[in-house]
Amino acid sequence: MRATEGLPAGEGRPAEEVRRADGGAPADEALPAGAEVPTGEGAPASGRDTVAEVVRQWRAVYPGLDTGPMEIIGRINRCAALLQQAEDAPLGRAGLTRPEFDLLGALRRTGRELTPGELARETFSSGAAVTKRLKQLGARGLVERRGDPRDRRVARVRLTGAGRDTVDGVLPAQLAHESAVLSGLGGAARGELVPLLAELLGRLEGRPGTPRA
Amino acid sequence: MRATEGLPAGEGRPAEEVRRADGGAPADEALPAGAEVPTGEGAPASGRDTVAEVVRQWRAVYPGLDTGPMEIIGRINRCAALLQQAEDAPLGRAGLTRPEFDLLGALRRTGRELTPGELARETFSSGAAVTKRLKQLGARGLVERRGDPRDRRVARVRLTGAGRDTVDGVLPAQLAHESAVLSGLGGAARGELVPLLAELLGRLEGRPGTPRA
DNA sequence: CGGACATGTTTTACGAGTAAAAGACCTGGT
DNA sequence: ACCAGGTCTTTTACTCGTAAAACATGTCCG
Repeated sequence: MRATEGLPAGEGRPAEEVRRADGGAPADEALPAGAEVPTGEGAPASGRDTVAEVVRQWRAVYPGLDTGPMEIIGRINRCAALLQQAEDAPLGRAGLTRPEFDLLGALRRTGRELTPGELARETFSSGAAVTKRLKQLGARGLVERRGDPRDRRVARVRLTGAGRDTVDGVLPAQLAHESAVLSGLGGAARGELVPLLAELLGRLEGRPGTPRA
Repeated sequence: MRATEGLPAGEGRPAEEVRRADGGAPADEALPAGAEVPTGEGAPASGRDTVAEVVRQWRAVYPGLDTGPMEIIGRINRCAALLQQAEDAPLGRAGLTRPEFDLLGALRRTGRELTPGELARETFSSGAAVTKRLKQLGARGLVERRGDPRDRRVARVRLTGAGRDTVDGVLPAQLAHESAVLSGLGGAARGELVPLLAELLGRLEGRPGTPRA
């Protein structure tokens, strides 16, 4: 049980529990006289979202600032934080955390046994984390492991019947929940968003990580 | 130093160190009368990004699956993970983690003293986390605190000269880095992405969190 | 054959974040 | 005045993830 709740952003919300905000954005040294706009906090994001307000503040402090990257990266980070929080609700009811579900999901969707290493790559987490999660999921009877007779270094992990049932049971609630969360967006907006995000993600994944900058 | 590197996704990459993947996506048992339009490309986008592959697998297992939400949420989560990793590089060189930078940045961009509570709201983190970070940043001489004579429960936190210099020094590298990371995207795509993300984020922030689903 | 090196997984030590409780302080009603 | 209850912050106990080292095998090549 970890039932998350209460979204942040608001004014006097519990706040205790959200994840991340951006706020990253450089500018030229220059730094002029302090151009503080009392905007304070009484009035939340004048316009649309919290990132817009943050960007506005940075621009006031560093007038020459190119806020372009922030407008995208800050929003993606923030959306991810809120979406993950929202997403966790149905999973929580099933007694699963998202990383745990990701692991079970990888086994379910590939439909075959996977090694811990493959699971790590599949869920984008570290091998050590996978080891720990497998231990817990195994103790709960959701996954089983057996040694590979070929290569005794590796293990083969697979879903148990209960594990498969768990995934099959949670999945509908999960997707329904995601749909509900996105329902505010018009179908048109959703349609435009997908190819753009795919493009961005493709670039991010296709490149040698950080160019070492 | 925390110089992250090696993107995952690949085939036999180090992988050890990335953050998160989606993989979450339910389906209505029988897929209601075709609601979602496949959004864009007619083909299941097989080769572009890792999310596309995940979606393909889910569809194979649950043929009626409505992958719409996954295509957006999965990609946002994944983009956020990769972007954050990439973003950390310049900060790491300055000896800062992103949460630490977010805190310093909040002080810098608001241009005034903030209380721990305000900082927590501003950086979307818990009060306890702010307390810890302030302790560290204070020990490093980047922030100062003084009690508020009016209300002795609250503290007033502000940047020291060194703290301000740190932010001003890191900011340019940070933004340059972000620009470089996004450079793969055409200006047009970036232009389209911003309003869409703003729209989505506005919805997410404006609503009562998860409708309790 | 045998050891050097590569590979797959687990263990260890530790840092960071959270929830909940505790502590310190205001405030409004009687 | 006093205290019940609210607000702001810190403390406590705990979980989780990571990096790096430790293990346990495999593989290659002299």
